Amino acid sequence: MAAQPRSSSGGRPSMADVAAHAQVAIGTVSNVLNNPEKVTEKTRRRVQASIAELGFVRNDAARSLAVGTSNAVGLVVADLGNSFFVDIARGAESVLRRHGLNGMITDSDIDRDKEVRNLELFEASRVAGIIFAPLDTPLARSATLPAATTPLVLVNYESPHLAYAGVIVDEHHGGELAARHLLALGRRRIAFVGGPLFLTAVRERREGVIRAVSETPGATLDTIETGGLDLQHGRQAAHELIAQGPGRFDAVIAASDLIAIGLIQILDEMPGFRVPQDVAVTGYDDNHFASESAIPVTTVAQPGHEMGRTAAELLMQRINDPQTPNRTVVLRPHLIARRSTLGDVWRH
Amino acid sequence: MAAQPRSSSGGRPSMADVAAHAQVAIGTVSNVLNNPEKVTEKTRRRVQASIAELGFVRNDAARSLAVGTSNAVGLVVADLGNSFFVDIARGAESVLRRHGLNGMITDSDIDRDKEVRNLELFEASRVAGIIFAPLDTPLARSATLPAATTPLVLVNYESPHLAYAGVIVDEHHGGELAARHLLALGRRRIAFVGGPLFLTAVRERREGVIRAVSETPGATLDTIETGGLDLQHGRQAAHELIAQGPGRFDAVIAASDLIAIGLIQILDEMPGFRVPQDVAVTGYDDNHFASESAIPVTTVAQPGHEMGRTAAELLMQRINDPQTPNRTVVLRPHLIARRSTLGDVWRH
DNA sequence: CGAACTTTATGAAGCGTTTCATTCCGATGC
DNA sequence: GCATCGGAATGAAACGCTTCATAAAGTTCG
Repeated sequence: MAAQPRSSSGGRPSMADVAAHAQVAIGTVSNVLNNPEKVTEKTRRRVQASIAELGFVRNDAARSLAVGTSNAVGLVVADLGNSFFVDIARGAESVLRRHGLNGMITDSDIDRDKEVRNLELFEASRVAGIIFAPLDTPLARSATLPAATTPLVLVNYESPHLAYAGVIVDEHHGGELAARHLLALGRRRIAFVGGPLFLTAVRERREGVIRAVSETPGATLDTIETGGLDLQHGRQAAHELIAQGPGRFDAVIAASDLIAIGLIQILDEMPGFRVPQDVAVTGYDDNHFASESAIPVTTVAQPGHEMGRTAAELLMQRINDPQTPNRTVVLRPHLIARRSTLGDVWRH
Repeated sequence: MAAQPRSSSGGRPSMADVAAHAQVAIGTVSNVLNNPEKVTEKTRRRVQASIAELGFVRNDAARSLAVGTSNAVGLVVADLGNSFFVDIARGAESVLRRHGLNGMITDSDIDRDKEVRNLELFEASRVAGIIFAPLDTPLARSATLPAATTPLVLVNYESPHLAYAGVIVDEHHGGELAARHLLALGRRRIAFVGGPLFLTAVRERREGVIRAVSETPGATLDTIETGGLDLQHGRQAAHELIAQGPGRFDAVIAASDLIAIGLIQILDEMPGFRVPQDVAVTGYDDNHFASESAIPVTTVAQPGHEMGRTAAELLMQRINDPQTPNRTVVLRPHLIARRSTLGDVWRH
């Protein structure tokens, strides 16, 4: 058996192996990879042939050690099970890719410890930057961000003293959008369903609703605080609404799509609570299933993709010029009208 | 101004800086991090104090260069927008974490080029291993896996000549489960809706259905091939079913939850096609919205979490002993019965 | 043809770890 | 008090790449 056409040292082939095989200096191999224009076509071809023949794959660990930084960017997202965060990640990656960077995602899985660990992990691997999308909960709020040196952009949460650049959503505006939509449709007796109210996002959405309602003569608003944003909380709230009798409300603004769907499932079966004839319902977030449910849900869409893109752009600025002052970009959500408020206009 | 208590070279502090600050040798610092038991408590404390004071974070690039491997594992998943893949990723991570490894996810976004690029990325960063979950489409089928050296486990797709270890689902069994469930409920005139049939998964699910139906005297099966697995395809197929008149079918097996939901949305509004009274409908995959739709969908649940766990375990074996022969583990899906076949028994 | 450039190739130094043969030092036993 | 022993600390070499000052090879032009 002849020796393997691999590394002299038995492991994977290194640049030195390629250089030897192509009869050039090691620096030339490096140039073929990084500055091809500095190498004669003839030499370049020879080196590339050797690379192919040996199956050489550049060791990025060595590269980033030498260069001092890598071309990877870490994305630490709170919950991959939530399509909002998937949108953010995808938006970010589209921009990163355009800049020649690779996005790597870690999922915190709504777990503070994992979140911290993921941040440390990227910190240690000397990524070029970190995009951090925590959950807006007290959990994330108290997080001490250890990323003191690596450029970092916060998504969906404003950093205390502008310690980091960030992208957030104008939640007030989202609440207003939902309310104005319903008011424009002639609804006046509105209920806001969501909670817990110590969640910033929920509180601000409600404040937006209040603003819009208070500007409309004759419109009233009641709040039903829930223990969370899941389907079950919506169902539970539906029973509370029903208990107040038909006609009491003609519209419900839910703080999440899941709540909205839970509400609809229960309400729509009750006489006097048909959706949207008796009660129009709006959701929030435009999760994938919002459009897929039997009665597609009118919702306030989070600009997840745009948030990701913006975050990546802020990060790029900071990577390219570390002196860039931090700023927080505020994006506006938009409303997607569907059958849960419009009725059958969209059908057929 | 005094000098920063940082690196002598101005950048981030290195082990050498820590060593100097703590008045020990550089190897001792390394031992404090990797073999604490080899260091006197006194020294260890001093070093740890210096680490804290300087804000030292070990450079993993240098570490993996020296060690020859990293403690990261790359997950290349086909589509993060599909909760099936999120389940796989989470299952895998739970096992990896237990072994002290970190999972990093890249999303191929149903794009062959991105998929290849992501594999190369992990290959280059010398991860300890790769878990590869491609889409089962011709796209993934022709993929040349460049990961010749890095341990790699395939998920949801069997490698041609057992070139890699893998985890797959028994799709035949899934089809059988759905069929037997409907047959047990007394349904006899069954339609299979899904496609395109060149998708291995769809074809095998159908074969499982055929097997079960053919074993039941008096049961019939028709197939409606669709152009894809989305909501719209389900809606379209619904119209085809309706065109054949009520009573023609008393059950439909959809090859995906989205198709099932599309079907239900259209069918349930038509007299003679009420779900499940007139027509029982099953879905496939147990995507999150399957349980959240107005008529919760009976579905065949992919054991995504278990697949991820198994894949990670196979990978660990291979990492710990590269001689381990490749094998493919076959997991069985299970059926989750909901209202779309059972009716109201679950309500209240 | 040779001087003066320009382009191309070279290879050693350095990046921050781990590793391990070697040295140091304090404790033990006689 | 001295030799012996073992645990603790040391520090140089190696990992595979990029960089860059320098050398070599071409090219141009008088």
